[in-house]
Amino acid sequence: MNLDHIEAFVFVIHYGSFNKAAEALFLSQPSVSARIQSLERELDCELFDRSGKKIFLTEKGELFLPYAQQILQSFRVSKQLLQHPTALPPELRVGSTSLASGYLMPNLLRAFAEQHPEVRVKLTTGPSDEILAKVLNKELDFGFVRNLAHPGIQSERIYEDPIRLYVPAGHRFLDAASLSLEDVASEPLVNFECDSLDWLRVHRLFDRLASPPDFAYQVDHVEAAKRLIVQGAGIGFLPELSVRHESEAGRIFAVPLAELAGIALQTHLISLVGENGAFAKTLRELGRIGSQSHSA
DNA sequence: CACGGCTATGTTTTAAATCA
DNA sequence: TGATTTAAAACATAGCCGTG
Repeated sequence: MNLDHIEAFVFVIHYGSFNKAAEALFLSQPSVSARIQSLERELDCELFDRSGKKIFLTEKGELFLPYAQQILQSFRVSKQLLQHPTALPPELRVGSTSLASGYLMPNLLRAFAEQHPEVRVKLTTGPSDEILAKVLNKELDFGFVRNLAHPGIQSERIYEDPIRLYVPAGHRFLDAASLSLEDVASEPLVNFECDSLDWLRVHRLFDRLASPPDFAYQVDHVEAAKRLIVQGAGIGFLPELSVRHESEAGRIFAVPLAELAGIALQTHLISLVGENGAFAKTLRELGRIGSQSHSA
């Protein structure tokens, strides 16, 4: 068994097929098969379930994966150490959801860099599930994701971003004394889609209305939703952090809606249990401070 | 030092199985 | 049926090592 075997194993999982892994490794498919078989012989167990058209990891394969990642990572780091003994920048690999990457990470990572100038930071954006999987596989050290639970993962709420109703400048709601859900449903809505449970609560608000609201736009990109609202295409619900600049510049306004009280997007910091304690502390503190300075 | 055998690992080709 | 994967056969290449 050698590193090539382990590399082949990791590549096959990453690309989801023997063929694609072979292509990526500049090898033929039989060679990849041979490497995997060699590894399976050495470990004395099946790593892949090859019964179907798609391949899956067996239970033991799942167990082996994080160690395989670790072995490759260790080798890369040690090789770097031998070749460039002076320059060994520790790397912090952070994953986060698209919203957090756009509006929380820039400030947080810069503040982190001030405290740890020697650490290089790598930010990866993706859905919460994907980030979780990468943290479990040791492809990432930390994740900023929506609330989720998993054995082997420690999770802590970092901050809450209240969801508010936003309208463009000059909108009639700005003069209204108080708003009802019926008022909101009578306006064209820019509906920002988000796979968060908190977001579902916003949509539930309209369930009990007699006439459904007019979702003029369904948008899965928060910047697009924001600009539609700024341009007067409609009104919509957005997380506060995402419209901070436009709000300060007077291009978009939050209007109070009693039903939204307590509805907020939660961002949690996750990491493997018992790992990266020192960095976790800093990130946790920065996350708190970051969220406070935003609302100020 | 040159040679040949052994071994590991690679490629191509071919065949067979499985699934949508 | 077509796409995909596993597996095996036949051959090439490179490194190691003992021998003359």
